[in-house]
Amino acid sequence: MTESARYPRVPEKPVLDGVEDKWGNSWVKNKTFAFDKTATKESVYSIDTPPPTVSGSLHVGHVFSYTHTDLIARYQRMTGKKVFYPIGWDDNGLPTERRVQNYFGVRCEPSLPFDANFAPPNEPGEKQIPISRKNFVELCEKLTLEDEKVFESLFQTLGLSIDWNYTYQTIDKRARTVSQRAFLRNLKRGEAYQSEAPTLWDVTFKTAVAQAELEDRERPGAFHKIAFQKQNGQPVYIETTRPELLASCVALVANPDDDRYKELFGKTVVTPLFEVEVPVVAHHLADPEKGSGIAMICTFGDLTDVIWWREFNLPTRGLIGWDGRIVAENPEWIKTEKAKQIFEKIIGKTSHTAREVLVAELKASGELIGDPKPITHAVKFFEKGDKPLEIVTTRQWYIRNGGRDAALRTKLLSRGAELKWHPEYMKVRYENWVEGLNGDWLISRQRFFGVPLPLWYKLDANGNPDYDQIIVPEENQLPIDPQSEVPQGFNESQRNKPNGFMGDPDVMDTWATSSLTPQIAASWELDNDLFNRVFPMDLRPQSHEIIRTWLFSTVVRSHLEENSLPWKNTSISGWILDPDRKKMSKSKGNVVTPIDLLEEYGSDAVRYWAAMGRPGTDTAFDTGQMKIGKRLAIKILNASKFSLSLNATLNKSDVTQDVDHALLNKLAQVVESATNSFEKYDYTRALEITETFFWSFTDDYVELVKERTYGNQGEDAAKSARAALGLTTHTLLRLFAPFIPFVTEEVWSWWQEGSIHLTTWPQAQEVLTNQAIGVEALNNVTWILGEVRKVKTENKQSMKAEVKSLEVWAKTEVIDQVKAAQKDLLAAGNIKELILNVSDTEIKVKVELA
RNA sequence: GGGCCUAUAGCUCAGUUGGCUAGAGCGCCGCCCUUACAAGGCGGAUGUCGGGGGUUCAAGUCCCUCUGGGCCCA
Repeated sequence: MTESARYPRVPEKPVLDGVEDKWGNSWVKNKTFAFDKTATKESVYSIDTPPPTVSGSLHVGHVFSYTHTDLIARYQRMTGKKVFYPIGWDDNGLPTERRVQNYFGVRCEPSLPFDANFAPPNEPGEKQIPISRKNFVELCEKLTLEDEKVFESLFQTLGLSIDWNYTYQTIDKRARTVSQRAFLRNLKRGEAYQSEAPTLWDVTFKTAVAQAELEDRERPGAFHKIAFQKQNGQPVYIETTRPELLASCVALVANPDDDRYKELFGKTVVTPLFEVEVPVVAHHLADPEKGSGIAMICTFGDLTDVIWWREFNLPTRGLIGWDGRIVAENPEWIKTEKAKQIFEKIIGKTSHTAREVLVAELKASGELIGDPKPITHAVKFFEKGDKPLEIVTTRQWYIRNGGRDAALRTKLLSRGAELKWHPEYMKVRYENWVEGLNGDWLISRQRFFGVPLPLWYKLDANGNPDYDQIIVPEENQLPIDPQSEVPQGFNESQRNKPNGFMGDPDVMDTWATSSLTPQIAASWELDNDLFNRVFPMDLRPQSHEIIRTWLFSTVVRSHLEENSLPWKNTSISGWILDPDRKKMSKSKGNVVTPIDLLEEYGSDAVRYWAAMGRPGTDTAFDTGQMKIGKRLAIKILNASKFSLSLNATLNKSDVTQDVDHALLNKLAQVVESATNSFEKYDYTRALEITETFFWSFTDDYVELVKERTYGNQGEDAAKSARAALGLTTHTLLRLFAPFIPFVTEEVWSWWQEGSIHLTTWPQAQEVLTNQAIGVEALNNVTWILGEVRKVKTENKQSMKAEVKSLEVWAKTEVIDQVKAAQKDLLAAGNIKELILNVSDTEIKVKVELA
């Protein structure tokens, strides 16, 4: 009698080692997760996977959140959906530029011509080599390709069931085509426009910055009390943190209710040093509590200045240039000789130096009152920048996003309500952001490595651009680079020549491309058949801090282009926190290398830890959870091996014993709950339910029926147990498959054909038996067995120790349950005599050891 | 300053529309080499549910308030 003959593939001693390589390679080779391009729209589940920034390093947060998406993908695939699960690499934008500069020791100099023979030095030199934009972009592409290989390898080891036939880069030809086409459509419909306006400006990167890229940082400053002169010759004191902007002062402002300044409203005062006459205006945004209650309006010191400038229609007295220095020409509004001489002293200076000069001048003239008062205040920075932003008037491109249009804003808010959020409360962040928008979306950036704005401008007879004379390409020419390509009807010799043309030198904001990831992944206007099958997508997974940027901008683009949401659901991952509850990040030096974790604990174990992080919930980095995951994976191997070696079957009709019915009926409930949880994107609950059942199955049920399975109660009773073991194993493996894909696949291969990940998700009906025997029938018996174990433990006996007699008191129905499982109980506990008493009380037992 | 989340065992966290004696895992303590598994098994102890007030027959759960932690936006 060779028990395991029936399943010859069950190994003698199953191990975890090597399952990642074995099955990871098998899935790639067999194209297990390839999308079925003939699938109907209704049968597709499509995922707008976040493209990771490849210029950054891999960290454990990637492992965490990408696993969450994979859990959903694997579940949906098993329910019969054709899963469209592509991935992109975000290699577009500033982080890549910086990395390329440092890695190769080069810098982009757009005025240089392309050098086809350029090769970067092996080691970056001390001085950065200036190269053309095209050469620079080529280096960006070269380096990011290498980074992407590392990511791909990690994601495969982790077991992400991505379809590797559908990858993209946010800088590749398809992404450039899609984002240029979308921009041209926005332009045609009037949703994209250019405007000469005050713009937040980073002087280091020399680029405009959008509202979404801002952050406030606390910085020391100082209030300088400065005397202006009233018409009657008396002084009026203002307090400012930016005295260097004095030459750009266009007005003073105070609160309309401020009695101290009421008499000044409508009159003018004269600025110190520069002797410019400016009006005094009243506005509710002027805070009577701040400084002296009256402030100077400059063009531009901060965003409030911009509001006042606009509302009062004040003149523009630009002072700060694109490089952050005071403009080189003596401005026309400065009239007197003395004032001009002072201005000479600050020309070409940085804000910082100009401030020192002017403070000294004011002190000398007696117009600075007292010492500056140090304060700490919030200053606006570009999130990637190191110097405070200036506000500079420039011509930029914008896309309407509801920031200046109440009707559009309302529509975008209802898009947010239409989207299913997991968890629900994350929607509030979207709503707060949309409600708080104060301008349209600035998309032009004065950078090099990005998608160019697909535009040229006509030049007038003097060679100056006429920005109203836009030349656009045909959509079928896309993608284009206006710096190297020529618009129709012109030739290259007319570039930058009078009456000729110029290419727009700017690139688009990286979000202007990322906001189109559903369209890029689905090959919008490039493969309409694919697009129509997968768009709108089913799921956008992402983290919460980019709801205002990525999620919102994607909704905007889809709303404008498709008049629909880009996806039906969004699931928001939390962050990984280190044990001190701080967000893990590279700058804090607390990052753990994921590949080491995968090797130490195994991919299934790391996935288990990740799966314990619910949507929206920040999760502590905890190797303890990975150890538990590893133990679970080993247990699945062993328990499955055990069941299969006992000739487990799938013959539900063999089930005759009450405890076997009870087990299967309990399992049916587990299937039901796990399925409901997955449908609500609560994969953690699905795992918990499954895991809890699994441990009670191995610890209690299997121990209880072991002897019967060996045949000590005859063939029919053994068959019943073998069917229960087989059906349970068959179901549990599939419930675990999304979480523990490698080990479940390994076990599946011992006795089933094909991949477990392509088989069907279990249904309660498969295991529900026709005997309505409740869970208690099993629970009461295993509880009694537990009491027996306790007595043995307390008496320091082995679990095999003989029990002379077991006496039970319980209500009739419980006694009947025990009677039905009597032989199992006696065998499992090595009990010689069982005495059953009917009583009205709760179950009570008395154990007497031999 | 506004908004959101959060506070439950030493640790990490469950606890659904209020409903029996508040749970799990880890850790801790003790025991057991038991032929699926010693990378294992069995059992045990562990709580002012952040503080205060209120609604209710009943509050970890709902309301108010205070405090701590985190995030987003001004």
